[in-house]
Amino acid sequence: MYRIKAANTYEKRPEDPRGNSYVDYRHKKQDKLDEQLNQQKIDDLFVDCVIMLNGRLEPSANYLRQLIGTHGGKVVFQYMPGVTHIICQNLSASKFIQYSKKTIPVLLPKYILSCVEHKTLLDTTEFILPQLLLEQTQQTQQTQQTQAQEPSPEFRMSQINFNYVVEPVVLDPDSERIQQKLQNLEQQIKIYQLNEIAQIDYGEVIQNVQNTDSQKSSPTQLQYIQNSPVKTHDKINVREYHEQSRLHHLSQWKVEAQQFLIQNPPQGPKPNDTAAPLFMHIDIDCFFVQASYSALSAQQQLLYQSLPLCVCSSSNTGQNSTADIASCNYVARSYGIRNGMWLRTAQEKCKELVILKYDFQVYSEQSKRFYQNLLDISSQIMPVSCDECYIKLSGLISNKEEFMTELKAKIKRSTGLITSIGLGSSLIQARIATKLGKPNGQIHIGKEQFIELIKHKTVDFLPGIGQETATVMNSIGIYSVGDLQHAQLNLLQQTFGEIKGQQLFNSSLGIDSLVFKPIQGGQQQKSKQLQVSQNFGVRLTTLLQLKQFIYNLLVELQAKQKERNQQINRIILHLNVVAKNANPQWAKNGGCGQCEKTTSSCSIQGEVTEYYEQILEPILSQFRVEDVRGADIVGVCGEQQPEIIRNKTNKINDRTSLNQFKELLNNFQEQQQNTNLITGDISQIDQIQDENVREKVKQVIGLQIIKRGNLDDVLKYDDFQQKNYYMQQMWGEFL
DNA sequence: GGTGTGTGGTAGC
DNA sequence: ATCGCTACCACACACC
Repeated sequence: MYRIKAANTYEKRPEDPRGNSYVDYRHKKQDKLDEQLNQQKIDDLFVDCVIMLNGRLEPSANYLRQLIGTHGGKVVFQYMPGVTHIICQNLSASKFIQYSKKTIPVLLPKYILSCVEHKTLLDTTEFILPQLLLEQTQQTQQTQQTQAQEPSPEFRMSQINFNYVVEPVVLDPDSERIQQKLQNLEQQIKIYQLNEIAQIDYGEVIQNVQNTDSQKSSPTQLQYIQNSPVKTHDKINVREYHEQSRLHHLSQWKVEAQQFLIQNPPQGPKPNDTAAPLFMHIDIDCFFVQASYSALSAQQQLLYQSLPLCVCSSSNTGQNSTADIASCNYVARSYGIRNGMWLRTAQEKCKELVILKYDFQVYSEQSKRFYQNLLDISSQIMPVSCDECYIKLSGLISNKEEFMTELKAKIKRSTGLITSIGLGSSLIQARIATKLGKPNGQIHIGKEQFIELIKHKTVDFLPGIGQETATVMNSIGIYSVGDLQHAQLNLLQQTFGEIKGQQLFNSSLGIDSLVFKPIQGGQQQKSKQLQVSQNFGVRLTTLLQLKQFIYNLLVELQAKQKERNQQINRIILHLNVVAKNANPQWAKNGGCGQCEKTTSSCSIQGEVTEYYEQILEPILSQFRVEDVRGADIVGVCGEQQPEIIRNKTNKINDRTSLNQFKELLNNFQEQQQNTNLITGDISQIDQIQDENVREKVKQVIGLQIIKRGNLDDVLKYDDFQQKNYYMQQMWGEFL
């Protein structure tokens, strides 16, 4: 759910009454403060110093500034020539590189305090930032620091909700190995005692892991568990788990597709940028089903030819089975079966439903073959997933129908798979064309047709609009794509944010918010983020388990980082904790159910696993073990920060689109003025004190009244009052 | 104005 | 009528 900025909780930044910019305001304020401090000066301790304060500091930068000021020093917040000391605590990776080149000492805030205490400028060597020392002393000091940290005293073992813990966990009924491991888990959980936890020597645990890790045979062979005094966590080997996770593979295949295109650069002609834009979107229909089917024997294929098929991890149809359908063919869909539906439910709808098994190997091969067929079409391909991509065709195609027919036939011959193709003058138009044509479709949509064709679809038909966005849209009176096309842009932007609002509006008009980024052959693809997570089959009840699990994930992240040859300068840790009032039924067998999510992150320099304690500490301090009620799910995300972080793009900047959009807006406003639909008494709105809220309510009501006829109808409409949090708040305020 | 950090939504089968 | 894995985007807010 989008959080709407509550007008009364947001205090605007003070503005200079003379209308100067905030920067001027700040400089003047700083000069004034310097002056004041100079008057209160105690001594000339720092008189020759220009001290730069950087980032978050403990004690706060404000305090340090006053301290330095009253001792005769000058403080700056940005680097400039003449700076004599840099004070900071935690350098981001970019700053690290920047500062490690400078000859100016980079010191901990403790330096200032100590100098004041001893009333003299001390030698700086003792206070150099550990991060920078690390560089020189080859990590020795860092290791000591890490090991010296005690587990947070807030952590206590407490009552564990065993009812929840011992709930049967079924990853894959066919896998005895998994079953065995999970049984072990249950037994282990039961024998846990408080005193055992207290005895763990974390230093030793880490040491053991590092020893095994350095053998490099397999980075995730966690032998430390066998050496550990308490055996706990061998049931969760992240890599083994990922081997049988379809979503893990799905994500990996996308990377593989990218790498395939890098290694086999498309040889097709270069699209003509001056010609009318033309993009193709191509997608394999129900990829998993078709691929699994293609791996069957000819005899079986004949047997299943026109039957409802699906791919599911399990064929267990028992009452409690919650295995879900990864993909189903169009025959099955005619029975009302959908992707993601529980197998049990699906079989109630169609008893003849044939269940095919996952075959990850085949999917991977078919994906490669699929891409192989696309290499000679154009030089610009942008993969979306293992079975789906965009291709730029501007100025390359003469007969569109013929081109699509031939391409589909070619892929069918090579892979046996049926595809759908869409052509359009933007990515989203092509994408929608594919969607409209499925299955086995080939459609070309012109700019003009687009708006008409999807007018009557619900908003979630558009890519980028999922459940949450659709709910919020409904609450402001937008249900169909047509509604969105005629919506007020400023209302959208107020609700969804400036950029997002514009993007949504653009999408409804067939204007891209997605940027076409073709793979550059031969160039190493660098992602901005690497992530490792496991949210299934995890039941943690102790601090030790939690720590070991996170360590496992970090090890896996590190392995991944090395495989991809990427640098990581920040680690983000996501922790899901079972919500206080979570319905236990919601946690599917092994799933996590309703959770509260927390995140913490830290900048890193060096090996990922060395930041084990640092990343854990802030997040652990927010939870106590009693909050961790049995099922905790953890993901670790390493991030390589992009060079340009903020870009405000995606505004309509091409003249035609801008005019088109203005015209639409005018039409709508005109229509609104000429209508007699506004019949309800809306005078109460004027009683709302806060101007922002008042204006917003007016806009929202304006739209609602158009939809519903009059104010009474608006108020009666359930969704309007219940679904959206901010609407509830606002209505509550004046009703 | 800029940076750092935490939150949340979406797609793909 | 819900969860799962990964990469990415947009945004709020704190802090300077």
